[in-house]
Amino acid sequence: MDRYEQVIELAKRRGFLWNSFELYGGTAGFYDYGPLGSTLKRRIEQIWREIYVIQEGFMEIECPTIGIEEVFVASGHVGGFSDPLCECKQCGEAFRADHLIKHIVEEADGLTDEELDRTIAQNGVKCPECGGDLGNTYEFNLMFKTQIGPGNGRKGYLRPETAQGMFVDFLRLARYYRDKLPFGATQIGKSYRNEISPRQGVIRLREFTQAEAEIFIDPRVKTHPNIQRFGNTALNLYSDAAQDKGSSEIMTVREAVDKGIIAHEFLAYQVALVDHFLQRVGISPEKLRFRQHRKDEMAHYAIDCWDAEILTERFGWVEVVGIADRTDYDLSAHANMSKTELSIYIEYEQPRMVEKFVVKPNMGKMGPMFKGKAKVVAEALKALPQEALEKEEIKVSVDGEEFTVPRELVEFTQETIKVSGENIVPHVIEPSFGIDRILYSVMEHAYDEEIVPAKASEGDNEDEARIVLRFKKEVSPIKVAVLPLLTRRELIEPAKEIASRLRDKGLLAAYDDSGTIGRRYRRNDEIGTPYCITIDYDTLEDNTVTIRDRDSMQQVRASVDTIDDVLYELVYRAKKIETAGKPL
RNA sequence: GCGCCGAUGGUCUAGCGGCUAUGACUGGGGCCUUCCAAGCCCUAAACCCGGGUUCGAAUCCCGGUUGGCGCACCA
Repeated sequence: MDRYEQVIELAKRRGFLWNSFELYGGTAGFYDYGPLGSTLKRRIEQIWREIYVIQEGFMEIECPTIGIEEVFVASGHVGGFSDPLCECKQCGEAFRADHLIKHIVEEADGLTDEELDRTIAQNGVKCPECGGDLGNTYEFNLMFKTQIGPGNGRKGYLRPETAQGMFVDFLRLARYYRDKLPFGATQIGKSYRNEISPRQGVIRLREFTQAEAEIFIDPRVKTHPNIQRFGNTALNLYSDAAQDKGSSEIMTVREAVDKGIIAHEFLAYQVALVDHFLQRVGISPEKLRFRQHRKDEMAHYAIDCWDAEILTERFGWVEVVGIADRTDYDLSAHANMSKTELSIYIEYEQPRMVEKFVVKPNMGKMGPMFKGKAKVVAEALKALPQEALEKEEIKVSVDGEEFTVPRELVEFTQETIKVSGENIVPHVIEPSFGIDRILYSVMEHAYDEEIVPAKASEGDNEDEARIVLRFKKEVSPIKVAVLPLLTRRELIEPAKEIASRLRDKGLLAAYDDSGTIGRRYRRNDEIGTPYCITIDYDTLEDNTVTIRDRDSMQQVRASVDTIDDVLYELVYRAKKIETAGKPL
């Protein structure tokens, strides 16, 4: 069993991750989160919210998971999120049709399926595997398609990313943030991609959870006001240049910006923030790197893009977060599609005086003269240069039709106008997180098996393995287990009382009295419960309990009176176990 | 989507044409038990689905589903 299997086996057995629809044989690409998995996921999301929503101030919104066609035409997903596939008639292999003719045609990815088929036929392209004839090209779109409303209702698609919601709501968001850049909005939710063949468990799903932030910034101001917070933070960067050498390098955020390795300060801040988040949820820093997209893999509109990659035992480096400067691509695309200006008005520090040539057609006279064409003629006049307007007879042509306008119908002046600002289409910085992949990585990095030496007192016992999920305390699903040492009523009752007080404090506390105490400790180790509280007969005497620390197996004796506050501080305030009571 | 390999209680597994399917761990109930998977008793729990071959199929064949890997594809 490799590490992946060990983690998945534990996850299945203990209620973290289950294959969906198992009762009916299962379906690839879908996973259920069991009680502990669901709780773990929520804790990760909650930390994400603390950082992005509370600290950074990017308010969370919630948009439908179904989108209408226009949205995904604008985003490019309808046209671009599919691949032209063609299969060999002989051996059945599937190929990207555009890849097959790359060496024949420039820009093969811009061709239609028909053009691809024609090119393949004309050049006698055969199956690269077996040399057989190739079938017709068909589009495989990764979006799930659906119908909105009955009959021939409107076409709908399950969103392949949450991002579009923030773009579509841009004007409302701008208004909410009182038209001041920068501002951002976030969304945590499900996205859907009909993967051709999902594999690797929870690494590639057909329905998955994304956490995305869309941060709208002034394209001319890509500094970050708070950059000093991360100035000395060391990042493991696998830059474009480093990839040529084949090894990543550790450098500070400041260095990366100064050397121009990360495109600009604002993006660098976001990379550092992702680093901060991933380490806080429990990703091992030595198994984390940021890989820069190579020039040829980056979307054409993006300026710079970094992926957070996590090292896993079976799958190697897995991309879990993408951080991109997407420029004004998305807003411009939606502006074109919706015919609505998506911009922010930014006032200059000083109003500028601008010379402007103004043409004023006399509509009172032009109306009767040109009737229905008056408006378009006037528009055409406004576009003419001064020389043309100074002629005795002004000629304009509209839609191939010539119009002659008497000179006295048009006035023009050179005016000085005060301009106090301009409309700017913001650039978008987008950190996009794959929560499911992060959750798996957190589990894998937390997974530990250690050998516990056999007790000398019991002689012939063999050493045994202790499986521990060493979750960060604030991430672990269950915070504390309350255990009566023995299954006796006089111990059970106070134990249940303590559990209930811990719950009042907001701590997820489990109560367990089945089996021996050792067995219960191990059970809790396996699901990553950081602390166990044991009630024994001394508790009845002196009102103290044992607190046991998961990682060190250390035990201290603490008073019942303040046990809820002590546990809270242990879990959320990084209080040390040694300071929680008298060592045993 | 193609190819190769697999699918047996909750988990891991034995069986690979022949009576009521092996074992371990886990789970539940009880006894016992004063701190790290102890012991004893009881108990629950499985042949992925559908066809076929055969007197007889968990076992062989075909198809499907599903998992892993390789190819292809992919944020």
